[in-house]
Amino acid sequence: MNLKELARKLDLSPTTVSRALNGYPEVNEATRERVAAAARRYNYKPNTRAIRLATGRAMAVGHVIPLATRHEIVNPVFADFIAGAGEVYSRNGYDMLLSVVPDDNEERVYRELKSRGTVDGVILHAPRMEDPRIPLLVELDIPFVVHGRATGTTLPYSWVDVNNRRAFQRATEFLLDLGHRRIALINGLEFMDFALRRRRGYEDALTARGLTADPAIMVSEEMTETAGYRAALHMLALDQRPTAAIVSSMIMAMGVRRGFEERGLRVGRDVSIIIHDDELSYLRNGDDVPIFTATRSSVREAGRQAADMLISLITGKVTGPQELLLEAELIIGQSTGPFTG
Amino acid sequence: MNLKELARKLDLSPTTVSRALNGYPEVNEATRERVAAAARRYNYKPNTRAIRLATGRAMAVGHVIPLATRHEIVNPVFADFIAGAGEVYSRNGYDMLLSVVPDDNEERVYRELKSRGTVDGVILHAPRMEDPRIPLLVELDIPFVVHGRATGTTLPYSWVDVNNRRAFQRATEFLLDLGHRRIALINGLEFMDFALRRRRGYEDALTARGLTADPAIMVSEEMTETAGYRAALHMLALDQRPTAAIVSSMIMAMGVRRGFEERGLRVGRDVSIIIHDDELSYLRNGDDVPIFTATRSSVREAGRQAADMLISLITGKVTGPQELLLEAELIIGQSTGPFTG
DNA sequence: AATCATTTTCAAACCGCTTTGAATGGCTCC
DNA sequence: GGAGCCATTCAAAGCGGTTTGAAAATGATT
Repeated sequence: MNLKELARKLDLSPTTVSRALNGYPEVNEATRERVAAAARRYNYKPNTRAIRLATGRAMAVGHVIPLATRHEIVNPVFADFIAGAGEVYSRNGYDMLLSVVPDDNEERVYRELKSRGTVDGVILHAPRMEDPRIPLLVELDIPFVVHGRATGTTLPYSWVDVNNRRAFQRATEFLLDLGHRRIALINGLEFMDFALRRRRGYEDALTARGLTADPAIMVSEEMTETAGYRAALHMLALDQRPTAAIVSSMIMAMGVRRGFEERGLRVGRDVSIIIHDDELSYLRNGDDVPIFTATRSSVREAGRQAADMLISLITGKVTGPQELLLEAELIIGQSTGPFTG
Repeated sequence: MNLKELARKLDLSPTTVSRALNGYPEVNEATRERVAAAARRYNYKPNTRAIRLATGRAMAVGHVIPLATRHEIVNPVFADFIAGAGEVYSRNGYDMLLSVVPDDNEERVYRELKSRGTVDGVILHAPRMEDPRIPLLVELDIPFVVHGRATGTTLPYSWVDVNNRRAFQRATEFLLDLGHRRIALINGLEFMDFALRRRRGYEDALTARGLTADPAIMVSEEMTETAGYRAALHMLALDQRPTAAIVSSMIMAMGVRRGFEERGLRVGRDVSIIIHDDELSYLRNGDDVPIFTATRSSVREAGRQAADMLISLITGKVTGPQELLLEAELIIGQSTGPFTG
């Protein structure tokens, strides 16, 4: 069943039927009713492909997932971010297009997205320092929103980010207040913007108390369980070992905990851990009582916000770069305790 | 730059240009060269929307992600499955469309996908016993491949699955061989087909040795860390506590380990654990030496296979229901040991 | 009743490609 | 030199909608 056929059945022109269904004012209310009823009756749904060609809009948003060619890691927060964004897209009639792309030809993909007109806008994931994709997207004139920010980029652009610096600063202060002085930072790879900011927050807090960050107890690694485990063992091997650690992700922290506990240290008593908790749906930080003390910020909510912002940009509801900084809350769990001798 | 314009520049008809670029035989090789060169020069990329309307193919595959309305969990294996499937799609010029849908109106989404012609086929995720979506998709006549199977469905359909029953049977046998007799099963929700099959494998292995499964040491829960943790505590509270456990996922097992170790039991010595390892990229089971003894099967590879199969079905390269059963391998890690008094 | 403004409907062009069926031109062959 | 045959090329008709500009119907005004 297509428009023409439906029009014929109604003894109306396609024009009128189209207008009736799309809520244009220049159509008689009685007619509109009749059309709507027929559309329901014959289960008419306008063909997406035709709409897209006719209107020139893709009614779709692209998410390009760079697949790190070396280690092939899919960002674990990705699924939840998508879930949040997806909600918003469905509500607004947009499709979500995913391209999994080896990160060495991401540029080509963006260019094609543009020239083939497959999407109306994109979400940029996992920005790095001076990320080259930002100027590229600006040049291509594709509406986009960055999940995160890119230190060193001077061009204005739209983004949704968590205040990572502030979060880690507070986490560090919290540990300092508990009496800890040797606090390890077990961070993600620091060419990732968020990791960089987290380190800054950590360093700022230390400096503010007249302490200096010790590179020996700072690691920057892939945020996997095993990397966390290795980091923990590394820390334990030091003669001046840390009494607390701030860990960039829940998964990594599970490895850290495994390392510590394997050596007989009890987390929350012998050693304190604060994590950053993205509130991943399959990796809740406990139900009622949080397992880990954490800086918490819902990545799903970030997905919703980013999608919202992007749609506003695409439809022209807003213009010019939009910015949204979400604050993380510090929640107290069972993994931290006062410094004991 | 579009086809008409390019044709004008070349002083050829759109027909010829189109044919030249699409490799049709009835075009002079010299002309084809000239066209190809011009296309490169002017960076011409055919408009996707137009191609889709003209050919009637969507050149896109849909993945409908049911969002469990009650608990809002995004399946953690999802990201890696997508990554695998995405590779195949890109290689074949297909787009991947994601719909995140509250699971109570999944049916509506499939019907729309069909009537609006947004996709050429779909992948069905997380099938359940007698999953109603299978007859629905058959009725709608959309090509589809199920990731998993649906016990109780009599209609033939295409699927890619892991031999879950066999995997868990072998895991159980392995523990039995180590002398364990009270082996817990910490499973996913058993309306999920894979969970059901895993339990069967477990029960079969026990029965084969003249043992009967004890419901007191079998739990079926959401596969989260906390659920695993609770399950472990529950087991420890029994007077006849298990000496080994088979756990349905890595994440869940991390909770189980936390529970055991919190109560002073050392995994691999005081209690044995076997997990199922989907080889999630961000959750490797150790690097060289596996942390957990595991039944292992790459979900990313499953994604690749499923996508491949679906494209074959869409293009008509194969017809009729296709089936692919992947075997899991049993790998020995550090989490299992012989039964000790 | 004629005029004019307003509401409602329609025919046709268009979006950018594919594809059918016909036309053109060169060659071979008798 | 005309018929027949390829090899190339092209005009035009889709695909299924939206949108422009004009026509028809209605109502108000004089």
